[in-house]
Amino acid sequence: MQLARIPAPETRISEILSSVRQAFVEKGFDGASMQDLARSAGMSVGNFYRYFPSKAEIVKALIATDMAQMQNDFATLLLSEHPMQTLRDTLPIHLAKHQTAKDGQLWCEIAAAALRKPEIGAASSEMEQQIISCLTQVFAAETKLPLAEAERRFSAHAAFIILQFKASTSLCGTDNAYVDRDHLNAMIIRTIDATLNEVALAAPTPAAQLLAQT
Amino acid sequence: MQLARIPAPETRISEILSSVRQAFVEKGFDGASMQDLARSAGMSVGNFYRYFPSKAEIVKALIATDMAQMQNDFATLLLSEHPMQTLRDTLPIHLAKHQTAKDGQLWCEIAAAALRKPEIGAASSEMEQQIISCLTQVFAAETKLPLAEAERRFSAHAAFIILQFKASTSLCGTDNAYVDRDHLNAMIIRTIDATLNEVALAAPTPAAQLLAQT
DNA sequence: ATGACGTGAATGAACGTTCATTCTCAGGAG
DNA sequence: CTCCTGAGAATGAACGTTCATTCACGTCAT
Repeated sequence: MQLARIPAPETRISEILSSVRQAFVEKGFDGASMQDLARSAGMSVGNFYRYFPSKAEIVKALIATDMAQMQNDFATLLLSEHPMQTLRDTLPIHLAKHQTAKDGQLWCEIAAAALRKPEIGAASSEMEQQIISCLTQVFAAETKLPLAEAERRFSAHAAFIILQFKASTSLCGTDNAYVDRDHLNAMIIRTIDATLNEVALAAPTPAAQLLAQT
Repeated sequence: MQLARIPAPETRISEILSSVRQAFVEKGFDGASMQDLARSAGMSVGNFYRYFPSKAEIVKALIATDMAQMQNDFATLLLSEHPMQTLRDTLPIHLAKHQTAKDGQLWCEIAAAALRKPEIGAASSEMEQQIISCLTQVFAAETKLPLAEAERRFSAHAAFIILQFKASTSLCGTDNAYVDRDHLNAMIIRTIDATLNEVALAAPTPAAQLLAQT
């Protein structure tokens, strides 16, 4: 393995993916042609096939990248000292990132594709499942409940929070003056906060919970 | 205008639109070919062009139909005796309709297209604006506030409710066992209800509001 | 005969993909 | 230093297919 001269192919591929993103944003997964993608990446059509075996694989790779990024963002929570507080604090930041025209548009596209292509749908629900898992771990740590119990009681809360995240993408392109985007964002954050409060308040009754079980 | 024999062209067109819907759901706006659409409508490709001048026009007509239907659903509220209560009662029904694979998929597709094609984006935000208008009228009636005042204070609430509606579409295709769809639906409805409560409770202080203004 | 309804093959453009070819450049031979 | 070599990077024309759209041609009630 002699390297040094040429950038690692892995790096190259992620370079290409980020170049190509804009083309997909502008024309959609189906609407963007290989020539569009090649032009975006600043290379010839033929050379593209040295890095990706087909157009579908480019789409899959791009989606996988974005999903991994999002999973990573949530997984980072678990490493912080006070995960629940960090979650509350960083929420607006993550939400804002999710709402840039670039990201929001692409997540809408992914959502639509997930309902149509089974493989993308599977990847998507796997990602959701992993984020739910991260969040329930945070909830378990916060409430001091055993993980299984937290999972049973709070996985719906986690899913609901993800839902609010998804909803926020629809705000990305709207520049209409009718709705105040900041105000709506505040309402989303308030809703998520209320959901987190519900989790936090559910903690003090583990004994009652055990009784109710029998 | 001699009719009677042949079904009114308007009727015919809406027949075609509903036949064609499935094809768009399965392959997306860009993915579905004219041949797919013709087969779905049970007619030849050429004949299609007697009813729609281009593929883009079919898409626009279909979207317009769906948007009109949704606007109509909300506008009906205003005709009922107790609009606010009717809104609360019929919410789960509308939400469920919005979540059938057929409708939900298409709304996702529309959301993505709205961010890409300016004309669809414009139609979409016009629809939202009209629904917001309907809802604020309901809120004005409920709170007995003047319309302008209700608009100023509650249009964000209305927009937030629409946002929750949109969010619910992402539940349409997920058949995974990880998240309990009914539970999530209940949380959405609860969130909307809380928003409506906030509106209802905001009523009794019109004088204080006026004071705060000065 | 007329004119609306309906067909499906024809058309040229554009698509995803392939491939013969050219370019680039490190490094060994003279 | 100069030239040669070979392998990977990159090219863009060409391929077969599919696309949206058009067109020449039937069918039937009036």
